[in-house]
Amino acid sequence: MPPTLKDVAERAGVSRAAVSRTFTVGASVSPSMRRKVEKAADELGYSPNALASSLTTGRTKLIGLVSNNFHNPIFLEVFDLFTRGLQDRGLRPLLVNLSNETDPAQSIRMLRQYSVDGVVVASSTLPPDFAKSFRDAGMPVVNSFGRYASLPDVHVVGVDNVECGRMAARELVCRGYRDVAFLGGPESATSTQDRFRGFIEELQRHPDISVRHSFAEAYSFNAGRAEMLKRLEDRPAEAYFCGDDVLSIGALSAVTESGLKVPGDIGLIGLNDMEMAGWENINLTTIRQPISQIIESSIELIASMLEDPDRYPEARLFPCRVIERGTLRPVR
Amino acid sequence: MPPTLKDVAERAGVSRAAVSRTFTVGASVSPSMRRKVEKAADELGYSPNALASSLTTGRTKLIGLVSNNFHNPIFLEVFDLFTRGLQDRGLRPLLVNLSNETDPAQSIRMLRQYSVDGVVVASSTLPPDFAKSFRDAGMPVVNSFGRYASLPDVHVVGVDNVECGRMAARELVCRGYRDVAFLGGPESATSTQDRFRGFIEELQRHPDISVRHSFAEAYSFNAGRAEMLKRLEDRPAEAYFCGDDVLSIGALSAVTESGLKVPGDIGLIGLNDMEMAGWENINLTTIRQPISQIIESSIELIASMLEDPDRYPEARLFPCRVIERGTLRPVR
DNA sequence: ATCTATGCTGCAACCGGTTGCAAGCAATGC
DNA sequence: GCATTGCTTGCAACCGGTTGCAGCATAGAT
Repeated sequence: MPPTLKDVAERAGVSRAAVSRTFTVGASVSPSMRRKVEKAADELGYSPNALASSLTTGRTKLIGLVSNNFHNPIFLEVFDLFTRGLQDRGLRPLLVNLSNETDPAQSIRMLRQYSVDGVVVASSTLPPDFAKSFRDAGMPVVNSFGRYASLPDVHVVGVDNVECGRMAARELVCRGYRDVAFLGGPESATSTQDRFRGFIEELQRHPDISVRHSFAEAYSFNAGRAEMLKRLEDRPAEAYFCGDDVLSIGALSAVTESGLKVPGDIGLIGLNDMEMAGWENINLTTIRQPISQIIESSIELIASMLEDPDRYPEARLFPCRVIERGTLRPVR
Repeated sequence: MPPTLKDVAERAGVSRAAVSRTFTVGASVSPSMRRKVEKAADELGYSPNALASSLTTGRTKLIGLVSNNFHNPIFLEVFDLFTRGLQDRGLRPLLVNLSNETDPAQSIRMLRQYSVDGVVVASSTLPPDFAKSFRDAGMPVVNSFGRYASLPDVHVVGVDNVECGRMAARELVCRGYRDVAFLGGPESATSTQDRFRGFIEELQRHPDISVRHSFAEAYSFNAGRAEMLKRLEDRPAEAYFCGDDVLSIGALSAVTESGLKVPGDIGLIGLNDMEMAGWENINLTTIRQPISQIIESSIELIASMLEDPDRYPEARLFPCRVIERGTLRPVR
């Protein structure tokens, strides 16, 4: 049994309130009292029970970190940055793995049981109103990597996926590809929808360029590979914009396995710039999403919502940029 | 403000104790009482506050999940399995990211503040007595992926890394390699030490085979690649046992980049069988560590320690096996 | 009808802290 | 010397639940 407030109070010969106050910043305690209490606390190895204090303060410093992307390696980076960033601010991540659950009710109940102070929904594949239902349950929410337009009532931090789609299109156009395609993630993912929309939109300005599209079943290597293998059965496009790096890497594997060369026979451009994209045996040309800025900003936002829960919702969008490597032919 | 026990009690016209009991399994409540309470609870959307109840029961159902491996993609799988497995048993993972912290004191204080019921230390690179210090602080601990021999006082679930080293050695021997090497992770990691020991031990039975070794700075792609690039400057060995798949993949990148062929010029065998090892453009021969069994067993063990905290410490070791792919030449 | 065993229920204390309030005290101003 | 001010401290109630104990009602046994 760890020592409690009462143990410290008795040992120091003071009231329990005095002990509580020496561990509360901003409370009024005399230097001599503080010394006495700290001495007793040190001797006993006391540290205050955060859960007990949360009962009266209403603050647990627990942040629900909700995600369903446990198969895209980029999310290891995401978890690393989130957990480090949160604990640097004295907050604690309580992880919720949705796997293939899409109903938020269960998660809401659970997060409420643990009285989390706020929730970060980190996913680009969840349905649009998922994050909103946490807000409706009265919890501060930030939706990281979510869609910004259709959810004006929830804070969103991420990128403009429509613009990313345009960017990819421009990149293919200026390299002289005349027969291009979008190989997206699951059609239900808002990120795929938006990237697709931007891609098409930009290419409509070039009626001479032929465009097609298809969707992989998930944001995963195997799904990207399987989808590309199907495309290769018939006459494939000259270049593919894949909705995510992990899809691109799967597609790359399919292309090279079938004896074709990248970028000689088929060009590829991804999105994310995950660590692996820079590995020499992959060397993927891609659009970098500024992950660490997005996460830093998400944390800052959720932290500020703990002060002001009714903070007016905002969308924070970070610009992406093309990282040129070896899977597209050079600009003409 | 979510509704409380008192709100439900007032609405149902019963005592607070009655409400508490209807939400406690095994408590004595009549069917009619249960109906009344459940009706009121439903109407208010009540669910019990787990933190408040933990005060009296001494149980939070919070499990600290401590790790420092946030750069090895295999750990995304590990987190996926841990979080799913824990929540399937009604437990909640509280993630602690050690990054480059090696002193457990800070983590202990934090986990104690949140009164976690138990701790899972999931790492193969932490110093041997790291997990032990949690136990010394009075918390149930399971060390997943840890070393089994030197820590008889803490539960360990993992593999016999010495045997893995032997296994790799045998695999190289039976393929006729006469000049082999170990390319390990950081020399301080117990997993690397043990794999190295087994590797050497087995090869001592073959005095005609030459053996060398070196260590990468981390279990990461870049470290493996950098280390292999150094080896390639001089006369490299015929085949390398890399202490981890992600190292192998880095090494593979270095080898192919330098114009050599795998397995024609240099053979490689890894360890883990991470998802990526099976990707067609990598196709790594490796030793599979049964991750999901290890994690399932770890969870079962920590759950049972919640019942019996003084459970006699045990080591649970799972056999590994070779997954033959394309980075070693065929058996002669 | 009486007695006993059993099952339900409420009372009240408690878990480990926090905090409004009032009292105690010393320093300051006049 | 006395009133005022401001800081420090303890008391006691409270946060949202749990639980030992005792009282009550009911069913079953005799």
